Amino acid sequence: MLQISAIRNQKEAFIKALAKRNLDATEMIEAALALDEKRRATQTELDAIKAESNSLSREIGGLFKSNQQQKANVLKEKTSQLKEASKTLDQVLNDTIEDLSTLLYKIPNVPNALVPVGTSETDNEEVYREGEIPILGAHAVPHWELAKKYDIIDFELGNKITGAGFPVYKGKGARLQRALISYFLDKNTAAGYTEYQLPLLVNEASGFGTGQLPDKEGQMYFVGEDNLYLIPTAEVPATNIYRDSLLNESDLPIKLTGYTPCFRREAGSYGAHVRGLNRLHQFDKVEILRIEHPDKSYDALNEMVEHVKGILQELKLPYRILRLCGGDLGFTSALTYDFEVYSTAQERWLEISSVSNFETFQANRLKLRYKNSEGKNELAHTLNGSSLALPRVLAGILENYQTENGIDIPEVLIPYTGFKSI
RNA sequence: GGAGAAAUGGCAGAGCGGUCGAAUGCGGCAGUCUUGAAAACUGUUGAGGGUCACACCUCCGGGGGUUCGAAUCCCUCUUUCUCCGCCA
Repeated sequence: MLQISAIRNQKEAFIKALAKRNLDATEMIEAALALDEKRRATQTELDAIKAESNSLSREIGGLFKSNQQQKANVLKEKTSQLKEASKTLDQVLNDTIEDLSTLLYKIPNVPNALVPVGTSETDNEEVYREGEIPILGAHAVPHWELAKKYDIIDFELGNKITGAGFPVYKGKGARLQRALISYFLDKNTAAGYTEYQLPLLVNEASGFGTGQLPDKEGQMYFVGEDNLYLIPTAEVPATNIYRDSLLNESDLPIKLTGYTPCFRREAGSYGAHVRGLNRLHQFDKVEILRIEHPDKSYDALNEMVEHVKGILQELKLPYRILRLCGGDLGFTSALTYDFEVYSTAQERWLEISSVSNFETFQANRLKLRYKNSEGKNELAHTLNGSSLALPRVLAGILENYQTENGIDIPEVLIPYTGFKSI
């Protein structure tokens, strides 16, 4: 969520920047500022009443000690009146704070200057492309057919056990998946990211901290019995490690990585483009996350992009990088780069990573701060990205590496799989 | 799952219902001393709101209550510890 103090200082700049999201925020911003004004006025008034009441209480204490009950009783009545007044004001204050928060939750992050103008994914700006798109023979088929042909992923079995979107990986398919996870984690730890194993269920406060709640709860599976949510991404438990914390400047940057399964309800998205591994309810992902000094977060973002590039180069997959336009940019992000791998048999690009800088947007909600060199507390910047999402990388490998007689394994993975082909 | 105990500042640990945002120790920071360091001594050291700056307000696990006044009393939730049971 945006900081009201920042909005106060540069209202026009916020409205102008948000316009890039094709959003006229004027009304919301004005309403927020009005509520902020009201909040502070109410707070001041309430403080004054409390101050008076406090000092009277102290006086009463003194009077009791010196056995002046009568005088004390007179003052008691006065404080009772003050109490009534403060109760009303307290209610007003709480309502105002709540209204303000509700409103602020609805305002998306301010896009970075680099974010291109646009309304949909077709307006995203391709900033980089690398890798040869292989020319496949007539034998080439999409990955779901390969999965069946070589008996490495069983979609029907998943239907039986759970339902659509929960595939079963077997034999070399399972091993290849595990190889990818290990390979990604090794690359990440080699780049200085500390490996974490995180809870797959989170409480309400965590869901709230990273912004899945209150608005997007429909995306998550919910365990009502214990009031817990299955994580839609490792970002949720990983970022919440640092909820409500005050770091030293020297602690920064914090770099961590974690592998987790991810669970997404994906309600309402069915059709041909969700076939096979393209869109699942449960999938594996390795995530990288950074907490940075505000001055360094964009360097960090570029570093993360370079890191993911390095992995795709090693896997020798054709990919491109998009800078998301205002219309496609996620609610909490200031700047996002999407990585897409080319699925040769499907003849389309598949998103396999999304690397974003959230600046202070998440940190503000999380109360994630650090003490700067002047001893003042400031919000840190948070960033995260996938490195990488497994199913679509797997789809890319299966399709791009298929031959007439089987599927080759990318060279860097062979030490992890223990076999050279499927 | 059952029974009991506890939750206080970076950590440890006091705290009678009334100048308690909180003793004391350790740690951190600054200074004195020292060629330098250590030791010793002195000072300083939580967060949020608010203000030009003060004042002032809030916070002793979370929420609610009693009271003129709550870290202190009551209710409730959460977490931790001990014992019993169950269990990969």
